[in-house]
Amino acid sequence: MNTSKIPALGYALLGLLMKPSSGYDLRKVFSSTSMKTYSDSPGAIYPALRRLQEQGLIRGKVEEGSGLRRRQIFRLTSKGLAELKKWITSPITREDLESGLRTVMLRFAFSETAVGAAASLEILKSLEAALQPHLQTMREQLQAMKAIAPTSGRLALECGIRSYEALFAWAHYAITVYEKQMQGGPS
Amino acid sequence: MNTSKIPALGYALLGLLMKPSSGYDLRKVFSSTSMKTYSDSPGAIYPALRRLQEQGLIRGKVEEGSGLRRRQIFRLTSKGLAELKKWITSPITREDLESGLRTVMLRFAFSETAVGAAASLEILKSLEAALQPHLQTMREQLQAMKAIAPTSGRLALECGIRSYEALFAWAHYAITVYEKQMQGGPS
DNA sequence: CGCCCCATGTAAGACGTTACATGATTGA
DNA sequence: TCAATCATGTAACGTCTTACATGGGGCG
Repeated sequence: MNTSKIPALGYALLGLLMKPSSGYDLRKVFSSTSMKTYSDSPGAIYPALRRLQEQGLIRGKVEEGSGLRRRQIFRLTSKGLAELKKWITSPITREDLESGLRTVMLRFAFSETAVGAAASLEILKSLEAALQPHLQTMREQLQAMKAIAPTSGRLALECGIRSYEALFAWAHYAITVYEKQMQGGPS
Repeated sequence: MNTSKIPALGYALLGLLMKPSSGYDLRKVFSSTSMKTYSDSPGAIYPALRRLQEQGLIRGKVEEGSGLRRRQIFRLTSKGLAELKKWITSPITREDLESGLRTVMLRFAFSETAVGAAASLEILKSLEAALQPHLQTMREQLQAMKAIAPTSGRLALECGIRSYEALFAWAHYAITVYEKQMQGGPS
């Protein structure tokens, strides 16, 4: 009943809260770093934090100390960490690819810290496996489209294919990085 | 007052409606082709169509003919075509890149049919120009991150960089395609 | 006749956006 | 003291998701 469904922003917050932070800290991460795809507006973040707390995934504590501004620091509960791990380690489906890669990359970015390097490798291999048939269908679509569609439509599809090819190459590269790293010293 | 703000789905519908279609036809496009990023659920499409009609951008006509199922065919009004063109030809900003490329690619995909090959070329050049500084800041972020972040976080950022590099290469390629085409015969 | 696909729609709820509001603290 | 920033929130609004509902028409 509790963790019914968590939106992408919720998982982004859970991942970032592996390092305890205030709502304002989190907003700054979203607004200043490369995570601009997520909303940095207070109207999104604070309600999301409240929901996560109601689900028992995080816990906030108002910071004590005399001359300080009121500031609530949130941190993961054990239940929250478990949920984060579960999300990260769930296998990558073709829907994950079709609905854009934001979610997948978010999972990967958090994987090493939250679960471990083995989990990162697992995601990469799962991604590689899901990518191959997906690329195949896109190439077929391109062939089917070649006759009818205008140049711009065809090129747009080619762009998608190229970016998935780049993703594939990256996954390959990342796998070698991890395999080398774990061979040397898996810590 | 009228065309206050149109969400991405609305523009996707406008673009597809350059070819008159029913709501069901549009749903099939979203569910069957590579446009799976947009919702194919009736609860999204039909209200969106109604809104576009209320704004005077499209007009629906119930299909006549004896033995037919009730079927409403929508088509663009001149105002709708104008709005579509305006959207397509507006310059590409860095926010367009930061918030993902779905929108930009959608504009490009429709550009040739809606406005003309010159507009497609314009988008590509605008994209190329916006891409360069964006890539630069991403590379700087990677450098800044190298010391602190875990491998997976760094690799995730590298993935983003690589995909933007692929986009850049694609834009270059697409520009040559268009320049060759217009040189030969701009129709 | 019953089943599945066509084709359209609605209702409840969740979520994000935008805009506003509040107060405390720092620095000029 | 005045402005800017820190830090948190709330309210209205629009949109998407999910699920349900409705009926016609082809097909075995």
